[in-house]
Amino acid sequence: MRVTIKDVAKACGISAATVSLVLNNKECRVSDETRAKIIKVAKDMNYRPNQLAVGLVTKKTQTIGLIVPDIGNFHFAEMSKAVELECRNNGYIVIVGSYGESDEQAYAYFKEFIDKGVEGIIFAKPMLAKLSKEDKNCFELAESMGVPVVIFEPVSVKGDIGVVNFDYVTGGYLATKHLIDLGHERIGCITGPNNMISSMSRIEGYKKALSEAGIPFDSSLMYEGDFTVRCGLKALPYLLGQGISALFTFNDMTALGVYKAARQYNLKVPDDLSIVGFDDTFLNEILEVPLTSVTHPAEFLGEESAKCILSLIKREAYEERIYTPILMVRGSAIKK
Amino acid sequence: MRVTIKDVAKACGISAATVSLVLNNKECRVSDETRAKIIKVAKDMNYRPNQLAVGLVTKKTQTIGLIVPDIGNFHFAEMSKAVELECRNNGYIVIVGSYGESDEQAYAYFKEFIDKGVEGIIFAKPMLAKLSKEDKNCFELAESMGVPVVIFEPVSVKGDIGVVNFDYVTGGYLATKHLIDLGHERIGCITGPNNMISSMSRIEGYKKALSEAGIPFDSSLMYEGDFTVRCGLKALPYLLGQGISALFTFNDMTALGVYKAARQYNLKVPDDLSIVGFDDTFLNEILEVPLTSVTHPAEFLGEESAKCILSLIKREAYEERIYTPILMVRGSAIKK
DNA sequence: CTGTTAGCGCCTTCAA
DNA sequence: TTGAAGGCGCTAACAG
Repeated sequence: MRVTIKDVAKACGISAATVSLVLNNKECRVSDETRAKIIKVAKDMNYRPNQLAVGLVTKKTQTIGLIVPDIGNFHFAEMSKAVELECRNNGYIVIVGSYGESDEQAYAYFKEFIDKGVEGIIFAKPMLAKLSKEDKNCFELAESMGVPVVIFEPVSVKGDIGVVNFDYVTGGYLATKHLIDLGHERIGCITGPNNMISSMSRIEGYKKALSEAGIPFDSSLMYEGDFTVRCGLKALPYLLGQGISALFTFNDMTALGVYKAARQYNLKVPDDLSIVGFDDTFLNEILEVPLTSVTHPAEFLGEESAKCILSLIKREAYEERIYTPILMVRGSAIKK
Repeated sequence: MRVTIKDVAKACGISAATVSLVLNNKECRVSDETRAKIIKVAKDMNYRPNQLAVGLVTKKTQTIGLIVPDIGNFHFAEMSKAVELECRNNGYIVIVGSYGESDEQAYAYFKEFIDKGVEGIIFAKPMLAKLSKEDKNCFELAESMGVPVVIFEPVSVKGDIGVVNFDYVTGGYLATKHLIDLGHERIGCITGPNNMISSMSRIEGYKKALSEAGIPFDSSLMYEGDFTVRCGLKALPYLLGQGISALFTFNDMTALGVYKAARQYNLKVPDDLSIVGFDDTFLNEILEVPLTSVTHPAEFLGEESAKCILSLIKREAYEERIYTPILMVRGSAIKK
């Protein structure tokens, strides 16, 4: 069914070894004549090497694994697009796995992908302050198999690890400072899960901005969310009860929930409530009042992580760049 | 670095063949004693078969390929999520490729994926009335390699092809009829590319509804779009010039563009303009006026296509189900 | 009951 | 300038 190297060799009347040499551009001692012939015949016969066989012997599969919480989520979809593009441009393809809520599933993908011979793994998991057992298993496995891994937060694990860093602290700071500059003092927060590093860092930035302005931190203004629309809906009544005039939501989806809840309470954004979001997704364009938001570019992060993993694979130096977000000012936050 | 079957065999003091038999549950004649020992040792040594080697000999890679126009696009992201889930539940993993605008890139992925040993390919390409040369190449290659393919429109090609069908005609019909029932007569359309089967089918449904109501078809009410926000923005002024009172956009993104344009013209949806969309995406929840839209469930289509390809791989019967859309009535279209 | 032998398709010495 | 031989890690016949 499939044309093999032997078929080509036979058709040329020479050995498979020579065909292999030529087709892999080993600039060896092969006469131009046979070389040309081999190339022509291979093309005519439509020969392409079986990558399973190639991988088995070379240990190179030109494949990288991408493990994300949810490929259906807009942020990770965008990221995966960028990863794929960058990989393709370097001759790699990508296998994807969504682990959902389950750390075990993530570990299962690690095993499966490594067994399939991926040369590296991009692990787009929002890390918790304390790594779960399964997380550790992932890193240990990768290390023991010599497979490099790229992650997005600087957690201390052994192995061949690359980090594509994002400055969440500055992100939180910028959002908060903007609201403070507009005259707001009671600024509510709808955070992510409290043990998630990226959420903790945003809070750190929030606190920094407050303290710079001499505003005391008030923990009753913090509502622990989970980055969903729903938590925005649920958080608003509580925070209104705390007398806030402005709100910093830790992502745009949550801001969306707040918009919807505000409509229910007959509140106007931004007149009655100023809002700053985080992620700067395309949602901004859609909302009736465009959302002021902190950039968190999935595309950039995807491309960068791909570059990082490719460098690790090639054992090239990769200069760790940490992305510093900026604030996109739109109409959802105004002077108090 | 990696534990091989030989290592396990050696540790057990037996041959690799026996280890293979036991671990693959070939219910052969192996004493319970050695069987138990093998299983234990394999586990202790943390042995997992190299899937490249397995694939090379069995021709089974437990991998399927998914080729989409753009994995960053919400519809395909959702679809791919469903594909992945269904595949995972059946022991398969998925490789993804986004071909963008380029048919050649799609073909390149076909080659690469097949060389990597995928057992089947889901080709989520909106087909044109006339297949491009590259499209044909894709199908021919797959056929010649004995790889089944699943597509989403019934185009006539040879090979092991499965079709997950969607009734776009009914979709177009439902949208149009709804508007007619509300008393509208001059109903504009922002279509997809004119040579795209799924767009042509929607138009067919549109015409059918018109003719049932005795309203003559007026081609000046048709604006050829491309499923983007932008084309919605551009189309509105033209269609307003044609005196429409209602609008059927061939997807929700385009409807979004119309919303934005309407704001610019100080028109109110639905008071000044009724709109029906297509896809029924989560955008509906976000818009200030929830969009009436025809369902086109990415998740369902993804799951179904995965089931279809898995059946083809196993050479099982797959009953071709054609999905009939329904209309989700919300607030964007009202009585004239 | 178990081990030996032979590949899968390819690459890589080493010898000619 | 080329071919033969060996092996990647595994499975599947066929022998014992």
